[in-house]
Amino acid sequence: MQETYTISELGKEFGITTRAIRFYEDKQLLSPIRNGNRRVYTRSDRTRLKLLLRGKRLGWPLDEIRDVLNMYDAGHAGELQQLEYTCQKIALSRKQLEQQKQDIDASLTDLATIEQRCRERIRSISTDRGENAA
Amino acid sequence: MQETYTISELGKEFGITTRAIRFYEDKQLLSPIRNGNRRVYTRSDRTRLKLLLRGKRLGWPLDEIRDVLNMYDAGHAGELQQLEYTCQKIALSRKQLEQQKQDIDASLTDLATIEQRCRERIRSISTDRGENAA
DNA sequence: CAGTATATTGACGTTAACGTAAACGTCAAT
DNA sequence: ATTGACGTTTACGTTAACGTCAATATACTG
Repeated sequence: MQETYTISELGKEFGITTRAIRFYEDKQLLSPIRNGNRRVYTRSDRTRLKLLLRGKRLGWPLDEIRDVLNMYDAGHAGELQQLEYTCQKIALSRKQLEQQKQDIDASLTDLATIEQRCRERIRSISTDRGENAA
Repeated sequence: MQETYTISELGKEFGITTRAIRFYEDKQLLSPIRNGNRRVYTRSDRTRLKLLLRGKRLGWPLDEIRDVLNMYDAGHAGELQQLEYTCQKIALSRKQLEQQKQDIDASLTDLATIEQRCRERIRSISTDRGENAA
């Protein structure tokens, strides 16, 4: 495990372009240090990026992802108000995730049904043509 | 349960605009009958829309959703080639869904951790100020 | 020291998924 | 006959999330 990373290293590792990474910075999802004017990413930055991409796979918009990412930090410090606000947002995110989970299970069930029908049709077509006659 | 629906009925039921519904038709995700030039949606159309919105909640692009929707029909009829192709696409969709499921579980775990930290901080702040002294 | 690789900022282009508005048809009720 | 409520098509606008240059700087490398 390295201590720091260049932008292209992260790009390769996660299969995204450097343009995308810079864009995330522009949108306040990342904030790497600079060495001169070169971006230097710490392991913490790398983790944030990883979480970011996880959010993307769940179809979340970058704004929401940013909010969730900030929760990771907000959990540590802050005032009472902030902490309670964070707790509320966590509850919301959780609800969304539960909903998505249900949608996934429903989809998987549906796909299973379709696949079964498909396989049956395939078998019936195959045997009709007497493919078993070697 | 009605036999057919107007565009605005469906819009209200699912909390989307008629513009969106027409857009989905434009993108080949729906194909209602016409009475004159008025759109008439059957229960089957309504189901497709329902599934469509489920796909949206999972963050899928409309193209993919359309493909999945078409699988529902492709499972019934078609040639051998088509059926096998459909089976493959089903496998792909399943993999995506499994991935999303993992992402969700990971997220839920993370959120639980954050929330716990949050609550602890809140409690510590509250007790510090002696809020229990009634 | 020229060449190559990698980095930067800036600007414009692109695609998806609608929103918004204009201009018009239709049918029932006043 | 007109007013609403609902529907239609056409077309341009908008936002998100980058892609795609171009011009420039920095650094290593033979």
